[in-house]
Amino acid sequence: MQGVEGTRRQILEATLETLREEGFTGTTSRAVAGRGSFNPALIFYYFGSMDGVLLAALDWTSEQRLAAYREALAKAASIEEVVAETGRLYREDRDSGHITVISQMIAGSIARPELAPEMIVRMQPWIDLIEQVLQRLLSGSQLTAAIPSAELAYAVATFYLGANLLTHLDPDRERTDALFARLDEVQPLLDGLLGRG
Amino acid sequence: MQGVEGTRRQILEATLETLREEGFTGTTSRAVAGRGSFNPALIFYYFGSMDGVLLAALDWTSEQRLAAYREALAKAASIEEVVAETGRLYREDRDSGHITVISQMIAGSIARPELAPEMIVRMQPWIDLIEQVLQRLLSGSQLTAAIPSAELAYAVATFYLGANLLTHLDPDRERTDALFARLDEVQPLLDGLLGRG
Amino acid sequence: MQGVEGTRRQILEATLETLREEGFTGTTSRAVAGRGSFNPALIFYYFGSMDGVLLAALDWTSEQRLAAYREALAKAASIEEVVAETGRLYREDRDSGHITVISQMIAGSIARPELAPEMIVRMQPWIDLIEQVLQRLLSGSQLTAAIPSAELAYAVATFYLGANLLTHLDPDRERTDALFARLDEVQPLLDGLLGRG
Amino acid sequence: MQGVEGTRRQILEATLETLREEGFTGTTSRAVAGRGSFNPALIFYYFGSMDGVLLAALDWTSEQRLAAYREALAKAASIEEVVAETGRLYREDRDSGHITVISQMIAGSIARPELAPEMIVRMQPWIDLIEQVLQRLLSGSQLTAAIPSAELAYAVATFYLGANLLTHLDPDRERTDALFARLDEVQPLLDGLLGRG
DNA sequence: CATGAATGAGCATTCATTCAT
DNA sequence: TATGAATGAATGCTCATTCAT
Repeated sequence: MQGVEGTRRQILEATLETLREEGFTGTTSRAVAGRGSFNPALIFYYFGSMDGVLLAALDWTSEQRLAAYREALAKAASIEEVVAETGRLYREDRDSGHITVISQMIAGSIARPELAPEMIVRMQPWIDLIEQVLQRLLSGSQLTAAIPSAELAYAVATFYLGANLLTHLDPDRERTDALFARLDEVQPLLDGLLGRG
Repeated sequence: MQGVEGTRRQILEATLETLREEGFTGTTSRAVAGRGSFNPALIFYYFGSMDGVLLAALDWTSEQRLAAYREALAKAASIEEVVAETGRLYREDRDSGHITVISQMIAGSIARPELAPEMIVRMQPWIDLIEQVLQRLLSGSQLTAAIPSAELAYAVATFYLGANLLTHLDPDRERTDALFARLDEVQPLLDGLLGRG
Repeated sequence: MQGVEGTRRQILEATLETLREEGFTGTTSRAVAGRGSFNPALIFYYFGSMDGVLLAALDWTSEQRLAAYREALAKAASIEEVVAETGRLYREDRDSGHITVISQMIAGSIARPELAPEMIVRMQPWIDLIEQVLQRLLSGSQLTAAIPSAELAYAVATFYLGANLLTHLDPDRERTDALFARLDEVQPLLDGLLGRG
Repeated sequence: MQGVEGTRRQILEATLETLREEGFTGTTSRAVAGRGSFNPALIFYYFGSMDGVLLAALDWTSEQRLAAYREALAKAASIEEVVAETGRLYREDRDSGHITVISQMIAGSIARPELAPEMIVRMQPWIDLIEQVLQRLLSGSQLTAAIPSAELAYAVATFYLGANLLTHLDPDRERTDALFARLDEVQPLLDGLLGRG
């Protein structure tokens, strides 16, 4: 009715929607198919297995988001700008439900060990991006002397992951939001830390 | 055949073991019972439901670990000591599999929303402990001026949670371990940050 | 703690209470034991099986009720008196929950064929009582000429059974109650039928 | 392998058969599937739940029987004919096991309260049919003056239900059969009652 | 390309009952 | 006489997946 690409896309969209609204365990083939109004068997026809669609759906959104982050951060020169831009993108992600998708996939991957290696592979480009930004920002600071940027990038990703999951565990979002809001006040400290005071 | 406590304990141990080796989704009543060589119905006899055992098992290990952390940190006066002690305890947790248990429960709680509030409640004592230590350490520093200790404690817990999960996603533990190892080198920076340079 | 009879009785009371409030399927050994605050195993110790207590409990109340009906009906000479007395006793039964117990046991016996023969045996004394009353009332009427009193008694019991179950199926009790209320207005007709007009 | 209707029908038939031969409590998904030699999951695929099949099966037979009764009674003009026709149909129902199915469902509905309202709804068309026949028969009689036909219809249904259940409690069918047989002899009395003597 | 039907394995949970003490 | 512990067998139901068409 719509050509292959149309159907694939329809399935991916339904998968993401289900992930967002029903969570990882609620994302059964029937739930996805019901949401997208197609036959459950189609999922297997196109993606082979549930793990298959789940990862394909994650890839699909992630690529789009990664491109957006790359573009926004390429322009950001100062810490202020980076903080501002990531804040903006993060809010987009949170409001669109992209964050939920990630949390659910991460959580699901831990619960179902088969998915874990796939998730690690998919995290790497993000860590690389973080590292690039950090390198640009920190060149010549005390911090970089103490910690290799790759490690620092990993630390940032680690923190982000924790915040992400906590957001989904704790209905009281204020605490996590407060963390992000606090970044502004921390900046002077960071500046000191970066040897620019 | 055995005292009450014996059986309860046996069930809790089998639950933890299964959580460690099969992951959250693999921890079914049959899997636990098989591992502990007892009848699946016993789980329900003693703990009412799978959620029941899961939380009871988590409580059981967590209480022991919390006590250990409390004791070790009570004695630690300087940042160096705190870092050294937490490093030691963390390695214990990692090697004993306690970390796996936590990751699995956190991940599972995101997948099964009923567990989420229970997990949040169980996190609080840890955040409180972190806050106490931070207060002791940071009194009079620039950092405390900028960020309330409660918030900082939450941030630390957030980071820890991220690290915890990442450890289980990534079989290459080196990266997470490196993070902890790096704390030593970061200390001078921290000292500066804390206004003790 | 209370002697055999005390315990037996306690079990029977708890069984009836459970039957009344949880229905036949809700009357599990644990439910009964919980209600009576004793150990489920006691039920089997005293009554051998669940079917055992169920029937014993039914016998226990039924004997009491049968005696009450016998006494009240022995005195009733006219149709009016019989109708009045049975109406009174019926209301007692309904309000005390005795009717619920019977319905539940009947329904349970149909659903679980093993109980059926036991129930039939237990119905006979009631049918006999009805027959006695009918004989006293109908001697010399047209009705008795047409129908043997035993058969008529069976018909009355049949109707009663239907009304009883319907009461428990239909939350709208008005319809069944209306049936009983109507008996008054039917009496003149009955009188005609009985050849006393 | 077979058309949709074929399988649905197969399931319904197996359900009725099980209801007839094993009783309500014996009608488990596995028992039905075993009898029909299909996979238990199919029951849920087609009917969603056990309650679902049970009611669907009841509807299936009931519709057929209701049509048969309607047709036969439409033609019956006199009391004699009505009695003759219902007697014939009743014997059909009894021999085909349709009566068993009804008893089991009624009994089961008392044990499982969720089914009760569904059963009440399903009784109404029968009561309506009875009322129509009664109205046709009794117009202008003393009885109708005393009792509204709706109430009388309910009374008839009540009696029928009791007879139905008793048939299944009591393996000695003679007594219930005798009741029906006796209708012939009662007719003159009824005629008198109806003011046609 | 798409579907409805079908399946097998699995899951949490419940229950009557037994038994050692 | 009474109990707590333990068990085996069932039960309704769900799910990913396959397959013939």
